[in-house]
Amino acid sequence: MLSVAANPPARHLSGSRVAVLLPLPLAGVYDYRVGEQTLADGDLVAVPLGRREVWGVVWGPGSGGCAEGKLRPVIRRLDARPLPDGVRRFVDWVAGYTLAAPGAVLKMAVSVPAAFAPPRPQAACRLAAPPPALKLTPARRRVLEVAATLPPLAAADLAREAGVGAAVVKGLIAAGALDEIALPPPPLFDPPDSARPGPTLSPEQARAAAALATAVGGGFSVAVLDGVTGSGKTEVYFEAVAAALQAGRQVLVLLPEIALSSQWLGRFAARFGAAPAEWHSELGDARRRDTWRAVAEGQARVVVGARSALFLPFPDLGLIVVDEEHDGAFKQEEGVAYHARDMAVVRARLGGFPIVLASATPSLETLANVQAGRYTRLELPDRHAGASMPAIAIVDLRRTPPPRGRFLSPPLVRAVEDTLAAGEQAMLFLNRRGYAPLTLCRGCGFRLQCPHCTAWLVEHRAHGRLVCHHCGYFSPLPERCPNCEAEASFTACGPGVERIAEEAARLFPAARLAVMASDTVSGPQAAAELIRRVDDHDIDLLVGTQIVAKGYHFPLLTLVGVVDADLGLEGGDLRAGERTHQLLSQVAGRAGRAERPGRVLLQTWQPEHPVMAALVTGDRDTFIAREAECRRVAAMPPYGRLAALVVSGPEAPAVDGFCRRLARSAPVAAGVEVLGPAPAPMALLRGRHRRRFLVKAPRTAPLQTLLRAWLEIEAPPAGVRVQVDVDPYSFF
DNA sequence: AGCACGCCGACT
DNA sequence: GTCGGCGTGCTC
Repeated sequence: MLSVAANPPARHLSGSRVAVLLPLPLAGVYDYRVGEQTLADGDLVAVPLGRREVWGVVWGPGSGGCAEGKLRPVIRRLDARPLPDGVRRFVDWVAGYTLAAPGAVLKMAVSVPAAFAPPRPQAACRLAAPPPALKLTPARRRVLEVAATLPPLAAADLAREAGVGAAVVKGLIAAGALDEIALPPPPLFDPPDSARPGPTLSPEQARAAAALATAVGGGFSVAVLDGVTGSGKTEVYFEAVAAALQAGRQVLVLLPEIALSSQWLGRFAARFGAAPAEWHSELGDARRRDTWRAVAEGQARVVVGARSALFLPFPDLGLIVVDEEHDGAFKQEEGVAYHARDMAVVRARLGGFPIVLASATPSLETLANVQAGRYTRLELPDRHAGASMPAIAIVDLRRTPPPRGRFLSPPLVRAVEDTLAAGEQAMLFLNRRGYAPLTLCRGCGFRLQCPHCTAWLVEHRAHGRLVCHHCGYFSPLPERCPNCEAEASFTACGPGVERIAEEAARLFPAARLAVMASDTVSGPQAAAELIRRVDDHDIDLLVGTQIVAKGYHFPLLTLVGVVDADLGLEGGDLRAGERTHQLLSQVAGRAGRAERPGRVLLQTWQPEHPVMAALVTGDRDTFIAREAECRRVAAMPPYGRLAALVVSGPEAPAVDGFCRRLARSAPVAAGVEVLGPAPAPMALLRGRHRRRFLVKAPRTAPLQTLLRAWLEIEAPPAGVRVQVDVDPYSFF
């Protein structure tokens, strides 16, 4: 087994000072006095803070930034594995990069309620020396016979094995015929079996898999697994996972939306004969705690998770795979703003192990790193098992528009009819939840808006209400217009998936139809159930938002209709073109993944747009090269760096006043531009007025240092907050 | 993040 | 006259 173990953690003797990082949004570490017990870096400790007791992590020798008289002693060392060195360095690095408080980052790494409470010991019953005056009934005799032959069992299991009630076992324990002993808790996760034979790989797959397996033997490296949808990327990186497991290392696989990845879990189990540990926001408290511990103790060998899994306390991580690395879901916008893909690369670099970035449509950032020679690209140009790429065609809405008040054009309707008639499945994709994105009054043109946000209320007819997609506000559809008092005057403007489903139900009455959106499938089980129904051909026509775009594989699905291909291109977003291309490629990839060829129809008002042209010709590289050139000329990411500063508060004047003062003290440095303040794209969000600065800097500029110095000049007034987002991703 | 201390309205 | 609203400020 390859060991990368660093020096043993520094020890802190009784009476000395230690720095402790607390899981609070404080600027730095707090110093404490070491008590009787010697401590080491990474130890979890309970310390006094004000009049309460909090946990923290020993972060090094005392910083000295506190008067001797204020120093208080550490209460005790907690019974938990120390936080590994790699995790501590990672926390510091992320805090430094994102300008977040280190304690806020630590909280993400140790966000587990009662994680340090020792696990509940399992009591098991063992045969004791028979007490002299034991009354032996037939039931008791059976229990004693079973206890003599089987290893110690929990009381309930022993009773079941012997076919008696729980009271019998209880009686025997009370009588002294059985002893109760503590049993170590059973392992939570079966070890994946890396020795199981993998599937037969195509020559290209085998070549890429071999390259990855070789990388697993070395130190830090970044491999980009670049293969069209259906080219078998997962099978290829599974070989890297197997290699890391064989080397005795832990593995982390990051997926953009783990809650919806039932098919991925199935493939993993088929390859490795066991389920991986899962980590995502929908885990229950008990499961979350157990999983955290199993990772910390090295018992969980493979973890598949959402972005937050990056902060788990792996003691021996040896490989990270970021699947669908281009996906925007890896960017966390709230709280500590970080991009999990980028931070994963940092985690791998700090840990000295390889990382694999997989995608059919790698991000411009990743491709720029390939071009610069920092990352190695492995290409999988073909679909495996003989499947061909779907044929992508345009439906020009200017020439063949849908009838008035409808959204499916005649060519798309015909294509769906043909597909259903052939006994195959079709999917209609529209990246918009609800019935209609805008509701207005026919009488006066009044538009229903969220009271807390700069956003229209979206009608969700299924739930009979209007919903704000930004803050969650909802209300019933009002009886009369709040502006002109007209009754029943509201009309829906534009389509959402519900409205498309309504139209489809009318057009294809015989089709079994399902809607899939994040608000219609509640949680992983519901999603898995829906996926299963599509797999079993219980559903003919699936209408969905972008959650249908993610890595599913339905053999009978041969037609994908994109209802509004132009949707993502609106708004002056830096990445609008790139993201639309990625999303539509991804959706298109759902069509025809088995031996049946697939086709894709894109409804668009701008067929000549470079995104549409690239999708139709399949010439991704030319499109990306053009997009990259635009960014290079504008010195935008990945060729320049951006940071967004959002100043927000409940009172607009206070926000604006502070913005003016910030603007006056804006950093001045070569090549650094400060744009703003301007109303943020959501000028009012959750009742807070928002203004935004954009800081544009050359790649080589010390962006964090400049920002930190700028923000230290003056503290915001009461109620006003400044949120920093280094490398902002979306501009909303 | 808690949990204090602190200064203004409706109760016994 | 007190109980309590939650606004600012500190915690090694």
